[in-house]
Amino acid sequence: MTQTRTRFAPSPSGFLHLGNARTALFAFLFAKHTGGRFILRIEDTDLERIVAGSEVGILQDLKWLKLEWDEGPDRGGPLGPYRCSERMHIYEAQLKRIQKETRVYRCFCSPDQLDQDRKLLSSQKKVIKYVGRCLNLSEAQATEKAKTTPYVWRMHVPEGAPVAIEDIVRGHVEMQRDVLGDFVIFRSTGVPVFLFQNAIDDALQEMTHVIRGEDHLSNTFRQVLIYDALKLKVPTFSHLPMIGAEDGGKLSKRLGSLSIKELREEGFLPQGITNYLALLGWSPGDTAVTGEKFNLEELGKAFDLNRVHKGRALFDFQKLRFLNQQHLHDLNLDQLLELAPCKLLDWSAEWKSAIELVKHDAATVNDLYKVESFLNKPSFDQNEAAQKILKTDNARKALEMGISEFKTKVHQNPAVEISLKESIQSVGKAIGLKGKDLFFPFRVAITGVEAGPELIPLAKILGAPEVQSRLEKAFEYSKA
RNA sequence: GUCCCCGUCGUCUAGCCCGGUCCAGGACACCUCCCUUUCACGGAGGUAACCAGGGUUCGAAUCCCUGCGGGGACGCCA
Repeated sequence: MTQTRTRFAPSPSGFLHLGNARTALFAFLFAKHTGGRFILRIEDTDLERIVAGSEVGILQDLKWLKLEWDEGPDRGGPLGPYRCSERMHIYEAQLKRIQKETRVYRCFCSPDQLDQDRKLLSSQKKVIKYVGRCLNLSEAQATEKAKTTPYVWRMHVPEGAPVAIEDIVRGHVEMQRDVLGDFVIFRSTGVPVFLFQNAIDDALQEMTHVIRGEDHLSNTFRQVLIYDALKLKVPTFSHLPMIGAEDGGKLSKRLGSLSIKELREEGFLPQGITNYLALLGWSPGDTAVTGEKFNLEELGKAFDLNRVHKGRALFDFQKLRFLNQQHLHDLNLDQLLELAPCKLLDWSAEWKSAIELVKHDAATVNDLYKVESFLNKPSFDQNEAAQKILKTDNARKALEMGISEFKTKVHQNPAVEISLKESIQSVGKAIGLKGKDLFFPFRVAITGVEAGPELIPLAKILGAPEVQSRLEKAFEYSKA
């Protein structure tokens, strides 16, 4: 059996988004699972849509996600080039070939004309397709007209049996030929359209499996016609369900922040993202037994296209965070330090201890920045919940008493963690407070917020003078 | 509008192909309790779904039909 080959073929028109990344991931996992090769091809035929720098960005993001390719524009391979703009001569040669094999003709209809045709068809409740105006021009007529008028090449779709594919995800799908219409394969600019270019490249680069989004499904039938005309081997298709936004809308348009780049900047881990993405539209089976946490290698072992869903999935940010947290917990302090952007690099021993304190409830690397807010003096102006807590009688009393207790206790025992704890305890006994009522005033006084790291160890890091100063400041605020 | 596809908790899903073991299992989120004289972490529970209606069958989430709902495509975009 020949080795499987599959590919990810983005166009360099923007950032790598979650939807694209999921497609790339599934193709990658399929290649890993079958011991095949994963190829990267940049589809940059439409010069107008190319965004400078986006190819570099996409490559970076894929590498960061650890979706490494075996062949691609940056590393070459036996069936290159891997950038479509460098393959133009191939498409031109294939256009000449297809002219001999099947009916392909020049179409001189202007975009305005075509637009009108579509509107008319739409109002007549008919299938919207090319009306065939240029189909019956003679060779002589066409040649003459071509001297003065721009034209595209269309491939004629003759009557016949429905075009069918066996899709691994969707099963047998077929389409009547009369709804297809004669379609454009070469633009008037002399550049092939996606349909043609993509089919040619997949065949010539010997892809055994084409794994892509469901939005390509209806194009597939036209591509099959191209393969048949050129007597090229039709790859096995797998059309993945789309990913929708949390509100049910479209992903890329509504949630523009969901590029891989931005998730990285928000402190998400590649293994967290790939784990989450793999579970969007695919499941390894009984997760009650296997759990849901997988690294890339485990995903590769388990992955199976036959288990991919047909229906679309909605993106869930909470679950992404959760899974990311699971992977973050696996990292030790040094690994976190490695990941942390430069502003945290100058770690003192105190900072390291502080990081340990916040690590457990951090879901992303950036959550670790909470440390900063705890190491800086709190401000109560922004936080209503904190204000509410400090403005109670109990808080006032507890803080007043706590401060004087703390002052004397610190004299007897300079270890903050002990003196503070004992102070809070005796305040609790004296006023009759316990649990939240007792601890919240002190927590808020010291950290400024209701949720945060363990109070006593944090106090140890801050030191006695700082703790006392914060308590006093909070007490002043409480009285004011 | 036309064509294609899909429809299990709010969300991701297991189960569906090979009807009974499913008054439907897991996970996120939410709620409760435990742990901790605090929040979080961790642990234990709980609320919550087979789109609707017809068939077929002793029996249907599972098979068939219709309706409804959702998505995709209909470009000289990819």
